[in-house]
Amino acid sequence: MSKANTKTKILEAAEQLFAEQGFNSTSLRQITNEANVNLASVNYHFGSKKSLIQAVLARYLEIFMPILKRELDKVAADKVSTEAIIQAFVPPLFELNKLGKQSAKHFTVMIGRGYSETQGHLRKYIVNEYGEVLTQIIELFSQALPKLTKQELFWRLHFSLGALVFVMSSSGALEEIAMSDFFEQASTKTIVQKVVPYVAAGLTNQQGFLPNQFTTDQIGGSL
Amino acid sequence: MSKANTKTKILEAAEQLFAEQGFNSTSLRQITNEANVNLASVNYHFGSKKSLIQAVLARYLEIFMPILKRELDKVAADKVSTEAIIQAFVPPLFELNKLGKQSAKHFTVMIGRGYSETQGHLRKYIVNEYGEVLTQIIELFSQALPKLTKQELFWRLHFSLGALVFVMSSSGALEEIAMSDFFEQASTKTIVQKVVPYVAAGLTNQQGFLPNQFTTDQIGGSL
DNA sequence: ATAAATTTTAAACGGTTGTTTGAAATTTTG
DNA sequence: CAAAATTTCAAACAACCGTTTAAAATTTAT
Repeated sequence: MSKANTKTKILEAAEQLFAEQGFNSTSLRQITNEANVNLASVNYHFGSKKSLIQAVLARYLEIFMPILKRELDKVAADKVSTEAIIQAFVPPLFELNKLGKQSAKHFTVMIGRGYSETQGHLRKYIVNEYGEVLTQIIELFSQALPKLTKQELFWRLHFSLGALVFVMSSSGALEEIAMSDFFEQASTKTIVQKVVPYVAAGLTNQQGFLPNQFTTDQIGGSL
Repeated sequence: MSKANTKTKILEAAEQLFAEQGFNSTSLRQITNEANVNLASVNYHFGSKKSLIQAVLARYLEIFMPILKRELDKVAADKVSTEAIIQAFVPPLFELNKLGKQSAKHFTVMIGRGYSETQGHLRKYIVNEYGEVLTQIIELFSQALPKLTKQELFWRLHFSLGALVFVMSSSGALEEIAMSDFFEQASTKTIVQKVVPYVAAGLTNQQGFLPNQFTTDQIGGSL
């Protein structure tokens, strides 16, 4: 974070602060102080804070998406299984750590923040730029899980994304709470290792959409 | 939201805005405008914004926690199973909708925001006030899933919380994105119905901690 | 009804936000 | 080397933030 040019120094400082504190809670003054550059240089190089947010994410996606596509193509050519599709996300994710020590985690957290903070422009950017890959993901999972409706698959994929993103975003908090007496340091690798079998089980579960268990009555009855 | 007293009007407006926008991104002026009360009345009735955040959450927890405890006691007295423990959370959650049409969702979202926004005071408050119930939850799950270590259980419980919270927080976003052509309106009831079998599968999964699948090598190899 | 306590109100406080400006410094080009 | 284009910089902008103040309005108690 030293002899790089101004634009890169801003991107690197913004990456860390956006992931740690969120987009809205991070000020341009925090970023420029951390990056040791002048405040006005953000607007000079990126135009606005909103454009900076987009640029930080674009920097990840340009690395992540091509590798993901390559891995997905490999899965499609070989044998399509839920586990194989999930594993296809691992290499592109860890490739991001070449940008910075924690970039894989920062990327995951920022994707999550793009959902929960109202950053509609981010979603539009991703869909416009990488809609094809997103479609391919759905296609492959549909193929691996032919018994699931598109709606059911949609739900489960977002539960899976949530499981990963939530723990990545709160790894700081999780270390503080009472239960964490039994909680070793949460490296990105550890989290991924733990979440893969968890989401695989949730995605492939055969009992969820059968009407004989967890019926509407049971849940509706507690209203 | 009309003839209630000032304190309640503030709590109701804050509930909605905190859930929609987060704690940091919601200003006291937004809250008091929405509630049609004077700006200074927040500090008069609650002392500070931080105390208001705590008061909004306390209003939920005072309803949620006793009912949860009652349900957990029922499970403990009868037959302890993962599914039964999960179902124990449903009645207290939907009881919150007596406070407001969307309060169950707002509560869930705010619990999530308490993790990802750095609101350490919230976690301390919850642990201090309801630590016993939290301990009981862990105890029951340990009983239902005796093969899991405490660490493994801890991970899976937070993945489960994440799956629920993420989808609740982003239900607005999820309706916008491309995949959502196949996406009906996401009521709180629908989300809970969908998430219960998902997390049940993830929690009870027997393959996750076995070393013959998804090994460290597979994941570490992609670093 | 009068006094006391509580609540509401408009205004202002110092501090921070994203953005703009125009001059100074630097780098690139001819 | 000089001219031109690019980048950096300190300073200021209006808008917004949480909080405080003290007077006005209202409710409660005597």
